[in-house]
Amino acid sequence: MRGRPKENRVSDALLNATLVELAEGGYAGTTIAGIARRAGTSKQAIYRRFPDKTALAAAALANGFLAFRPDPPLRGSVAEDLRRYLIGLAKTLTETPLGGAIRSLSSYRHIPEIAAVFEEAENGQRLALRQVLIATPFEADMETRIDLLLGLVSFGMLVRGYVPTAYEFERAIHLVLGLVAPRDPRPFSGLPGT
Amino acid sequence: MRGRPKENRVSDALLNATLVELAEGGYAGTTIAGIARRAGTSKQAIYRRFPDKTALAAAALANGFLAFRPDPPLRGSVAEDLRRYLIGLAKTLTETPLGGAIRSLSSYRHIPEIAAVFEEAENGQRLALRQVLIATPFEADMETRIDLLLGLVSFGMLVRGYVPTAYEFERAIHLVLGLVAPRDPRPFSGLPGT
Amino acid sequence: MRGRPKENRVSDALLNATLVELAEGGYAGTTIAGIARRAGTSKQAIYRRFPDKTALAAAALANGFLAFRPDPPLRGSVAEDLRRYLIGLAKTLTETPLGGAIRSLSSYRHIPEIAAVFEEAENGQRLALRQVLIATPFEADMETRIDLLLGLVSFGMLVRGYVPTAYEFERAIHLVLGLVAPRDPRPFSGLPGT
Amino acid sequence: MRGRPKENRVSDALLNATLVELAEGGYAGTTIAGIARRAGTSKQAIYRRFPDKTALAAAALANGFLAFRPDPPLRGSVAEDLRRYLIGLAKTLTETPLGGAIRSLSSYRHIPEIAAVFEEAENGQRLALRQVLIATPFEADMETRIDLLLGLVSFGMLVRGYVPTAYEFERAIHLVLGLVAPRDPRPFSGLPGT
DNA sequence: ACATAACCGAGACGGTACGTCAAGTCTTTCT
DNA sequence: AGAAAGACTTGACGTACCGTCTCGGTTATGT
Repeated sequence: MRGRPKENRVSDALLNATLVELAEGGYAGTTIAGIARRAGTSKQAIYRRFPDKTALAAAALANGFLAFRPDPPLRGSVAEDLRRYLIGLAKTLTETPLGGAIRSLSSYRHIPEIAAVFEEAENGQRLALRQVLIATPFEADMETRIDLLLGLVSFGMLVRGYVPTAYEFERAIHLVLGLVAPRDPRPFSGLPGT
Repeated sequence: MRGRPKENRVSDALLNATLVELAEGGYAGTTIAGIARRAGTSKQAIYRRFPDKTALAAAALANGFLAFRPDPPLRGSVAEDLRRYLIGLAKTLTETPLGGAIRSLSSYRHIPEIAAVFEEAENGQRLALRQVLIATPFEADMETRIDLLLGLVSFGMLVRGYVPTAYEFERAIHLVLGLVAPRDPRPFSGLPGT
Repeated sequence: MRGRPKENRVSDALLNATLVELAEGGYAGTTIAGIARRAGTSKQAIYRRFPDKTALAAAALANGFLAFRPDPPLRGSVAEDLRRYLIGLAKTLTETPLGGAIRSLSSYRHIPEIAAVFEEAENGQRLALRQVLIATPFEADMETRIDLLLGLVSFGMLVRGYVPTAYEFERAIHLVLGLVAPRDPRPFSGLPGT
Repeated sequence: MRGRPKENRVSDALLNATLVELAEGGYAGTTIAGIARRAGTSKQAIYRRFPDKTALAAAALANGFLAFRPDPPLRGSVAEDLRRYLIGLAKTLTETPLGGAIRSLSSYRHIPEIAAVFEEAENGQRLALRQVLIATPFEADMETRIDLLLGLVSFGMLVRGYVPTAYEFERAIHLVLGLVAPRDPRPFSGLPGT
């Protein structure tokens, strides 16, 4: 490999700067020149690494997802493991620019590179939740339960604008795990499983 | 009121064209000139009505939300009413450009005009769901239940890329209403309701 | 039935307002809406009278030229008659908006309507000067003499930015009438009159 | 000096294209996009060099004036030197787009940038003519003589629409230099120098 | 050791979209 | 019916950003 190697200092600064700019100004409000300025480098350093703005955003997002390193499940209680996982996820989303960047990029799923990053991240979270839920005696509706829990996080972050509190997570986990008494004595008729 | 009045034909065409362009090309890919062209009018007709692109997008989104007119609850069964409401919502989101436009604009909540539209729409949906759930004997955790249901819809639409099927809705309603047996014999301790 | 005094008021106000706006802001800086505002009328009142902006400007210019009503020559002295004529012309150009309007429109001779007005005005001035100069015993080079005198006025107004003073006119008339001694003992050879 | 330097090819093409467009279509008829197209470059290349349309026009005009490089006076005869100078000037005005551009810009002297260019060009011509006329035994009325000669050129170009012929220049020079017999035996009385 | 190759910051290049403004036309209401 | 107000289409203006290219200069490897 000939020539001067790329400087990691520049590459790291670029990914971080991109995530912060995305979180602060949204995708449209983020400019290549602004990223370069914040990273203390130049546009050309960006285009030497990434083919275009979307690839840079995708890389920054993927890099940001690496910041979420959930603790392994304790296997004491499914509810407790879920609680620890979801609260850790919420903490990462609120305390790092990752949450803001996700908000900024969530509507660019029509771009394949962005979509791929989101998909991989979602798969990772599904897998982690599945590994917790697998410990329950019954695994019926597992995917629906996961959808409900991840939906709660994404709904809070993307739509309501703030991530649920620990108490809300606990109530939701209770409901999703079926730890509550039936509320409606007359379910719809003819549905499977009722 | 003196002078020539604004033509409703133009105003309506603009809002529709904007929604379609947003759904098809995303916010960044939507151009003022393109909207004018699709609406069969001119840029100036737009800027006479809306101060800028974001105001136009917000107005088009608000107009799009009016397209969802849920049937009134039948009061026969909470589960059935929820099912009808959610399926109707999903139907509107998939069969009109509203769903695409929401996807395109969901990451522009940092713009106050856009955020206000989303907030109002969400409030409307919360209210409708609350009016259904109010019929349950107990109203504990009502907001959390609503969050779970709306979260499922938004998660499906914004993150997974497709709105849940009728079957998925039914499973989720079962869980949220507590129509299932407890799955975990050991809930976390000290939480209310356990 | 008597005429329509209101209409004449509007027409006159339009021509005057146009001349003033042209003098103050130049042709490009003059707007139809601005003229209408200054004239206390509306755009439509303009377009009911003139097909477009250039026609309005041409009409205003032609109307402005009517403001120059030179005194008839006294026939006492050609030099004196020239002096009176040129000073009167200069006075009109500086004391009415005509001068400014001419400056503003002089570079629009490529528009036929404007050119026609200028041509007619120039012809009028040539004719007047010719009627003064016809009184000289010799009429050689009459057109060249007229060109020199009108050229002095137009050069002062259009290029130097101010109309010549009375003293400058007198010196120029002296030269043009040949009332000075030869300055160069060696004229070019072979030219007629040397 | 950091960064990529401006390309002279682009700068030159812009000035030339501007002059030609001005000469052909007038100032109002000249568009930035049209200039860019004719120069084979882009709007942005223009705005990187000039703050606005007037600055571009002023620069193009100043550049155009550089095209007139008069031959040095031969010092044989003042009349002959004047003739050579004026005919050379007329030749430049008719054979390059400079004349047309001057016509197009002459009415924009109210814009300081344009006025400054005209003023400097006029000063240059006054200086050249002064250096020729300085050789005459008497220098009385030198500025008036210069005004008459330059006025003839500008009158022909700006007002009459064509530059005087060589013969007309010769007659005018004769008059201005006083190489003709007095035409009016009765000058106005009491004027200085009569 | 030094030539080659790829890096670095800076900034010009051609393009495209935004938001403003004016011209000229059309439609409504008021007098 | 005409005046006033203000809508309409069209198209230029000046700004900002994107992605590419060029500049002078720096830093590693390979012969």
